Amino acid sequence: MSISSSRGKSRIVMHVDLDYFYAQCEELRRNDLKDRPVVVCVYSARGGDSGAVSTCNYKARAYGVKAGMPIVQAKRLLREQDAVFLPVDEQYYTSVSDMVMAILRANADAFEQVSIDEAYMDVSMRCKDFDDATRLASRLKDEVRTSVGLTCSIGIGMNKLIAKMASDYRKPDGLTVVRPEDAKDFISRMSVGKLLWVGKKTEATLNSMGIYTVADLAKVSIDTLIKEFGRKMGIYLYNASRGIDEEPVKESAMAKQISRITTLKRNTSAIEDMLDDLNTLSMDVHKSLVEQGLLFRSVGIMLVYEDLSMRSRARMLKHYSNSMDDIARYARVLLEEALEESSKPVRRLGVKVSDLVSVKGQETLQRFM
DNA sequence: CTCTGCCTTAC
DNA sequence: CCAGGTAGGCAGAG
Repeated sequence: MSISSSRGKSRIVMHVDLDYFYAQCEELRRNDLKDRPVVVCVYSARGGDSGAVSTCNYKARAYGVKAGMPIVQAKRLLREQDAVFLPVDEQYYTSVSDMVMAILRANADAFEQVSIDEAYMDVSMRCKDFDDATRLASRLKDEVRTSVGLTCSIGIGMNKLIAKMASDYRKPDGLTVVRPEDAKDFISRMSVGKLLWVGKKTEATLNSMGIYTVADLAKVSIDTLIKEFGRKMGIYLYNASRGIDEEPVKESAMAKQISRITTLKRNTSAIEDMLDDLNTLSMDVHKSLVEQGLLFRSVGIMLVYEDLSMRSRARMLKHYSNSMDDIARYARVLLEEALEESSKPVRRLGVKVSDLVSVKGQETLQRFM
């Protein structure tokens, strides 16, 4: 059920984005990091500087460092710059995030946390118009700064799409308001790659069709878009190019899959070299499953070979289960099968459970029996 | 329709 | 020679 505003007019949606989140958290607990490039890294099991950049602050970005970049490359860009490289500390960031999210949630009619550093808020009922919402956003930025110590960027729009693109428009520490009457203009000027769900591949395809801006996109027929991108994406693009988005702000639903993936100490195609990791992964998945009170019916594995190509295998069980044994057993069988099929050395290994249902809950219980 | 495997996105 | 996790769509087989 969606919230309809008392005005009977458009919704008012905010998108809050915590700035360079992991790196800002690190600055928060160490004042000696101020004014220095800070790079938060995911180090792999390979040791040394093997791994990738997760996030970095704006001082590091000034030297060309970006998320996803190999750590070695970031170090090269920042050599002689008094930069700090830190490993991710998920626990700590989660605790900081929880504080912020609690503040936001308390100020929304409907709330949707999308990730550790992003949330949508529907404020249609508590704000009488966009000016009112702008004042609320200002207050929220103040409160997050004074009580947690972080800056964030907020976008306000008539739906989630506009709000999201608005928060992205000016950062860090931005506040962008796009009134309904301005939404079409705001979005039309953007290049298509700025649209939510339009990544590298989709952008390249659109460009090859001569489509570069959202205005270009809005001229394409829905049939063409569906033909080229499939039903779901085609309709999405057609609406998005017009600033239309009816998605309600709602609490995020139950997890649909739980997975863990790891990089092996060394590339190998021998199963004995993988069993320890496979077991650890199975245990991690199981732990998360139990914590969330869920049962699974499908077990899968994923392999990334040394040439970075990937392959996955999954199997459906006859009954729902929450047994660690089932995860580990089936994962092993699937791994054996995959190794028979290809002897390419494996670099990374993953385990996943899906087809999840809650242990409690009535509709679930019926399906379980 | 169900299941599998692959692809794309994004944080 | 570079992380890890999740979601969702789609195509093809059965």
